[in-house]
Amino acid sequence: MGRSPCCEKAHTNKGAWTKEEDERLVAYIRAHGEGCWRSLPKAAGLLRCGKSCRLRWMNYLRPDLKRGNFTDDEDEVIIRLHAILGNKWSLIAGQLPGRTDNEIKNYWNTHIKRKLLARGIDPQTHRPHGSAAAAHRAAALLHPATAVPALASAAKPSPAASSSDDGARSSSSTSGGASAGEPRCPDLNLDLSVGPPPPPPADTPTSRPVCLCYRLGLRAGEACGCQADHPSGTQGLRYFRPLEQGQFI
DNA sequence: AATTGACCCAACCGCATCCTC
DNA sequence: GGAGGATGCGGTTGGGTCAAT
Repeated sequence: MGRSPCCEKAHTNKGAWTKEEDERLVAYIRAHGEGCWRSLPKAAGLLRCGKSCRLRWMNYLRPDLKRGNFTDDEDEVIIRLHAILGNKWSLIAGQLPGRTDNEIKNYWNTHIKRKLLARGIDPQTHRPHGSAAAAHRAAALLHPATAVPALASAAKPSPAASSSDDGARSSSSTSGGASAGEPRCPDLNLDLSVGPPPPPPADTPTSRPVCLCYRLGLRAGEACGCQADHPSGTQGLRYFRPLEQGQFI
């Protein structure tokens, strides 16, 4: 079953965006909002693929983006989340307001990998590696403690992802590094607080429950009993509210 | 000053998943 | 239930920048 191309490639620009294109895209989204990326380029007068517009907006033009260097705190958050989630950059980005998955992915590949290696930690497995000295150094950094079983198991790569024959993808899918049956990062103290979000103000009419599964990339009902708890039954938390900015899992 | 290589990051590509009909 | 369109995600790449030689 062939898929039609996402756009008419013969009539689209590629490569770096010009200032004018940026301005057109921003102006259009300000006026009409995000969404309907496929039709956006034509409506906005852009000779671009919808995917390209979306990417440009998400990764560069969005007004809430935080530019500039990552802080040490952000580094540590990324490292900890990566230990749980693997290369789920969008989920990691969801915990870092103002950062994009692309930015985090690039930052991981260019900075954090090296930082972890310098600590004697394998960036894919998050476990000590190399010489005994390096392992000792890493062990001192990684306080053995209880991992978060629910998170760790829920974040296991899907069979489809792990069965990919794409080398890069398979490397990403094994980012947890644990072989089958082996607990993922059993000796990590991830120090992530997991619990229900703080109760919303009493006068917040639109507040909805937050399902952790949403942020872990799980689909409705997948390893998740939240639906059963919902009074409305099957629909329940079919659509989970993304976490607000600054709201952490 | 010219060259080279490493580094960085924006953007592209292909695939997976969701949604609608 | 299945087909096809739309969107999102993660890996990879191309080109710009900068430091070292």
